Amino acid sequence: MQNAEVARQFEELADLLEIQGANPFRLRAYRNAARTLSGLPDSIQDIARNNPKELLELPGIGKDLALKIETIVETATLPQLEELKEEIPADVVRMLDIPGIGPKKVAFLFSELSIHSLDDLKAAAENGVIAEQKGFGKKTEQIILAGLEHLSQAGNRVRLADAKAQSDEIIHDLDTLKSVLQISEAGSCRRRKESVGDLDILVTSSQPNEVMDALENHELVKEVLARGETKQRVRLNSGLEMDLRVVPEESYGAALLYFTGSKEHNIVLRRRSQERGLKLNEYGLFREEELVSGRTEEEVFQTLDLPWIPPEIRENRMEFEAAEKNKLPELVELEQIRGDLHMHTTATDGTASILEMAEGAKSNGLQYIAITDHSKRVTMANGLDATRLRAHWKEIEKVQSQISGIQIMKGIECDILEDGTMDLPDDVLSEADWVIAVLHYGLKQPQKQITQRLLNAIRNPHVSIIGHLSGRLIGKRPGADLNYSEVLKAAADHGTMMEINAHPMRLDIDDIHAAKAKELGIPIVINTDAHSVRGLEVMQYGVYQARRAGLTKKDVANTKTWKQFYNLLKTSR
DNA sequence: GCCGTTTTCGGCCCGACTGTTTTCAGTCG
Repeated sequence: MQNAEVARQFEELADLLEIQGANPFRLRAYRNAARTLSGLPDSIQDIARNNPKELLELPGIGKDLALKIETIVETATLPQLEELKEEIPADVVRMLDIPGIGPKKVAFLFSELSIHSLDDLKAAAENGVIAEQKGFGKKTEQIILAGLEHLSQAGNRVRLADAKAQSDEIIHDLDTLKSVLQISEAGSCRRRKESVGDLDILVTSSQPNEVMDALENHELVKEVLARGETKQRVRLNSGLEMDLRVVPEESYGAALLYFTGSKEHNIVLRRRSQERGLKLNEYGLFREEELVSGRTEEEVFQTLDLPWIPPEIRENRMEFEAAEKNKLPELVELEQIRGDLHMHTTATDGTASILEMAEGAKSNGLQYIAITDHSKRVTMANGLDATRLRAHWKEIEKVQSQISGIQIMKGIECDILEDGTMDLPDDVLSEADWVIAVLHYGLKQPQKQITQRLLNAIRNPHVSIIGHLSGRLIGKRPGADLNYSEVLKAAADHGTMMEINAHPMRLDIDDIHAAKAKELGIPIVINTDAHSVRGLEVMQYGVYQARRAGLTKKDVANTKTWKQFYNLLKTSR
């Protein structure tokens, strides 16, 4: 039972209770608990089984929810949830995904109009039944019909790299308008969250209407969903939705804070404001009617006796405690990265030669790389057996003699086989400068078995690092069911490093577990896993993820100079 | 349902926009 699954059940329970019209604060309690669980690096199952008392220490978990967690862990479900699911069909809950339709309307449709399925809903809208109801109308009917069309893609989160590319392009184009004074991205995109639900853009301008017109006519924009005096919502051709907000200059900082979030971070800021007799909203920090601050984020934080907190860590996880003690981490930056230790060449499934990859990395300013092609188990990628690998390493030595200013390590991305052994024998691995051990197959094995595979690899003295630990593909495939606590503890004990794979689909390990790895003193390496020269450019996304985990230069081993890194490797063996 | 240096009850963040309304509820972020 993974933390995410327990969280999902609480979310589902909250949705169902909301349709039933339950106390909104009770719903919030369930949703807060779900959030606590998804942000928890340790296994909730282990805690519930071994130290159930510790559940009460978790924020937002009280007696009742602790008991419910224990029940879910033991029985895989919750009687209360099952009962509610009997009462309210799954299709009725799905109606919540129609934008503009919320719990109140769903409850009415279900109990007053006996609409039990999406087909019922479509029929009722088409027959004009819905438009006749009190509180509904012709427009609502249209919203429902349009919403049913989009339902399959609604709620889909987009990977950061895809979202940010669109956001950047629109911001760049709007910024050319004379009437735009300041412009910034906001929302989860600015926080560099691995996936983004929608985009937010904040503008100060003398001519809000001109800015909104420009957005409306932008080539990436498909349609306008809402438009008021200061706020516009559009849908892009990609399906992603974008909010534009126009605020006065004196409010820009407060608005930037507000729209960057996270919601949980903002709630703490507002409570903090209240404690000081102030009120914080998107227009500024106010004492009664008087604007105290709001022009810049720094100013607002300062009024609340806090240093400026970087957007990536505004999640109400550790940032307030650190800020209070004046111990905010100096987050790692792309410019500090000096090596890239996971990449492929034409020897397996890459598209560039060893020399091309080395030259590409060098022109990106790197001092050292590792060439890490696949091992033989990955037949699809033409993985290397011992003979081909040794020849490949010879080739690397040859290239090294042809190029200066960059160190090329002889590496291998070696599969951890389903039975827990390595895909290549120890004597071969012992000849490598750098061994990345990874899971590619058997990702669905039960927790005990797959965790054991990783433990075997971590304890292998020739393994330098574990690559893309969970094997997840964001939005496509969940990661393996791992016992993270055991894996990370073993890595810390054996001096095995952990990778943050920078590929936008992977970003693996994630921010939560990277933070845990840091806490345990495990050196983290951010790698691109590039399969082409262009693939080397995704390093930035790995750095974003590291920043979200609160990692500093010191925590990331490939910020070291080649010499320092070489020494670290020698001593950790 | 959680929480507490205003503590075991009574709070729990704040505002814009829309549609269906005659002053506001619902939805959203």
